[in-house]
Amino acid sequence: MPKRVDPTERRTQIADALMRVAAERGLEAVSLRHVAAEAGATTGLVQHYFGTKDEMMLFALEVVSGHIGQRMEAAVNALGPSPAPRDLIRALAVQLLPLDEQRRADGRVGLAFFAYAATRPDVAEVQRRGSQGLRDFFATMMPEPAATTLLALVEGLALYLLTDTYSAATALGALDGYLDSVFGRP
Amino acid sequence: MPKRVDPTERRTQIADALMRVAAERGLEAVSLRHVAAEAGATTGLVQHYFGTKDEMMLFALEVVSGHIGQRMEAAVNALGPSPAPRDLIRALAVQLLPLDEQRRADGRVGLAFFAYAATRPDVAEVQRRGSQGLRDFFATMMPEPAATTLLALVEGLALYLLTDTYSAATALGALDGYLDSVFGRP
DNA sequence: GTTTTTGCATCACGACTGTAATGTAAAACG
DNA sequence: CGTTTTACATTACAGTCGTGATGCAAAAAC
Repeated sequence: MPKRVDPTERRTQIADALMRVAAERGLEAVSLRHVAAEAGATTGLVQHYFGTKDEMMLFALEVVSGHIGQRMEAAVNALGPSPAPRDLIRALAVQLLPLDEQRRADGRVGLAFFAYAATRPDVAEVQRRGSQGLRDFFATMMPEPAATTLLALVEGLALYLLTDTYSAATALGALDGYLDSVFGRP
Repeated sequence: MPKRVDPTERRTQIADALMRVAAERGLEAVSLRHVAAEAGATTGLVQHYFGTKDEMMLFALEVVSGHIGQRMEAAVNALGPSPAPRDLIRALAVQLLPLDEQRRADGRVGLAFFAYAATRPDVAEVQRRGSQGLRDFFATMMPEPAATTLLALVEGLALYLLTDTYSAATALGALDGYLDSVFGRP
């Protein structure tokens, strides 16, 4: 048989191509053929690694979650040891905002998946777990109701940033303003 | 010629059918044929009133905006004359939250259109105008940065309500908590 | 009453979709 | 070395999509 291949590596390559297509042309442009072409492969390859399209979509969603997780971890590490709760929370929240092209792309994919999840319960479940994990973590360093509010606020800011309704300065101002009201003015 | 017909009435009927399809099966299920079938008509009729699909989508989006506007107006009227700013703002914000089946349907359609707008600049423009009008109005009765934050918060809460990540009580608690922090505890 | 216009239905077209079936070459395995 | 297994390509299929063309009955216009 041909050179043995790491399946998850190939699957990740395909998912990356999917995300490029979704970010540039919307989730509705995500078809087996477009994704395959973007990945420089054939539909047969995609079919080999994902029996069905839904399976591929679900995997891609998990890849996006992974990206966010990695970025948040990196942001935490960049803060040094035992940071102030406010700084930590701010660093994490900022990673959820689409402030650069990379995060905008992820954000667009995430948004597309939100709409996708509206009719796919299993997709919705993946998203729910992601945000609940985040809220639980926030709740360990700030009062519970504030964690809930902050998460929703960040999500709303992300939405308005994506549509260019809010500027980066406006969004960061809103975030810092809310953190002020929770932790007190610095 | 056959009985003369009010075009906007027919267009609205079609848009209503579109929204039913979108709410139940997602925006990706919105096709000329499905919408026509849901409206009890043929694709020829739909084509007669909307030259192209995009035209139909755009009109439907404006219908959703109209729904929201009507609901907000009704909520304001229900408050009686010269209400307290906080009560007025709360009433408006609540109308943006998908707390009953009707608003959930609208919310799902609105969310689907958010994703749709990611690749359609003209659709994005319609949405931008809607939220900016809202923010401007909020800003007339509360400090400007708070209006910005509130709008984003409500949008985020709406998103989490739609995905059943937050309960109605949680979302309303977050909204009231934020209003407390702006207007002072009642 | 004839003509014209309008509302809508029907059908055809080419493009695209997800999926299944089949083929093929290469490397691992016994 | 021969066989089996794996990775991937190619092709075929039935279905759906948006759109344009054509048809036709009914009512308005004259």
